[in-house]
Amino acid sequence: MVAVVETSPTPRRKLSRAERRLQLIEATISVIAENGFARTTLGEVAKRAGLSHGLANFHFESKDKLLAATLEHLSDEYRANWQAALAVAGPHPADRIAALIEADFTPAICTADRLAAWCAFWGEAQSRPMYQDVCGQNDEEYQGVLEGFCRDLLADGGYGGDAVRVARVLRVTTEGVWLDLMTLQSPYSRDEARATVLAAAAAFFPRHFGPDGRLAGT
Amino acid sequence: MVAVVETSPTPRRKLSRAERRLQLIEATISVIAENGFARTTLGEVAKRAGLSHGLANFHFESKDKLLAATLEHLSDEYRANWQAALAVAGPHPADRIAALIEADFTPAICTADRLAAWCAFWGEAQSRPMYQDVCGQNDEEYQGVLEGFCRDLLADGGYGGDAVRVARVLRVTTEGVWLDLMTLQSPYSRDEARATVLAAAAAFFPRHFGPDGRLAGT
DNA sequence: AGATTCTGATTGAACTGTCAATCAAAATAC
DNA sequence: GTATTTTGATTGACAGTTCAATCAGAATCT
Repeated sequence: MVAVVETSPTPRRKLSRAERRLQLIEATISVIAENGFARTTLGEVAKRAGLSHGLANFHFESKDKLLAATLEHLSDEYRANWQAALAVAGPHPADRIAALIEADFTPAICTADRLAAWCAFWGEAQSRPMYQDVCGQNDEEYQGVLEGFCRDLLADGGYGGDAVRVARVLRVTTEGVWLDLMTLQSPYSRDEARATVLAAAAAFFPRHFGPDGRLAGT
Repeated sequence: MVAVVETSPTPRRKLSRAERRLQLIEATISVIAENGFARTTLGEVAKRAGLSHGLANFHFESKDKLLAATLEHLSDEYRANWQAALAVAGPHPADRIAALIEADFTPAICTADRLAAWCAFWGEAQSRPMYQDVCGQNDEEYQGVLEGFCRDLLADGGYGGDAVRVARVLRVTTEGVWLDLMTLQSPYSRDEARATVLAAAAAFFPRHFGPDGRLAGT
């Protein structure tokens, strides 16, 4: 769960400032995933990190700022993930769209804890400016990049349709299947979730995407 | 905001049991929409309904049960809405799919308060059995009905594709654009949201749906 | 190297405010 | 008159925040 040390019986005071912050953020993700936003307390976060509850306020000044830092961590991590995927993807717009979809289901990103935390933040987004402050820019960047690839592929492939709406469908379908994995009584697998997004891509770009993803040789 | 009385200076004891419960539920929706789940208190709910705070516990036994009743109200209302839309829709599967999509954007259902409340409940769904207990059956019924129409239209129109995944894309696209309306920095309009879902339908069923919805004469 | 000082991370108790739940009394309906 | 609904004060628990004391490790001195 916690990505850092916290192993030996006396690991105290071993971690740097940044590592300690990260440890508390990971603990926060875990608590939010398990208890929900409304029942996330500093005490539980500290307990899960094996630290005293005063520390959270020492490192983050307030509960709100800890939550904001947690969301920022998730958002930056997400952005770094899709940008890394694009860096090794082919130049064709279909390759780049396929890379973006695939990136959303990377095991490192698409974990139960992280998905649950994302959903919890979305649920609170309406009532707190925090979400838009932290994620607004990253979200717009992602939508813009995906829109560009969709525009290219629509033109390149001679497809009809509006790039903005196509990109939006692909993005919200991903978010939607994530939500399904959290809220459904009997959720389907991560592979089925990815296949669902690819089915949408195949509907918009039938000569570049098939039921199993990117079609070769185009 | 509140759909019921609360007008004259002394409206006390005017409403029946069911009406009073509904009044408290509407106030709860309003508070959740404005403050989020984590900051929803019984005191604020009662205040918004113009009642004293002891009443919430009198009519619903506990805060949890008030929240569950609120979710149940939303879920039943949603179900009644799409079933009413189906009752007046044509028999062709494309007509029925179009009716379901249209129903999701009815002004009575697709209000800022209700959307925000739905998102808040989704955010808490992972950590409380409440959501699945209350909505699981309705959600499965909706998915099953939509799947049936998709299966019929895929066969009838000679389309390729998997009915389960097509239905899932249409459903989560609707949920996704709802979420967008809540979380985006500069959200688009309800009409644009509906057009986005219709764009997805047009991708799967190009001979039955166009950019502006259901195509006539098919 | 060993002793001393300094820094700032860490703890845990105390304080404060808030909220859900309870309940006795008042108001209202039947 | 009796039953039901409503009020508003009270209670107890709990969470966020503050803070003084502690302590580990780094830096400095001899």
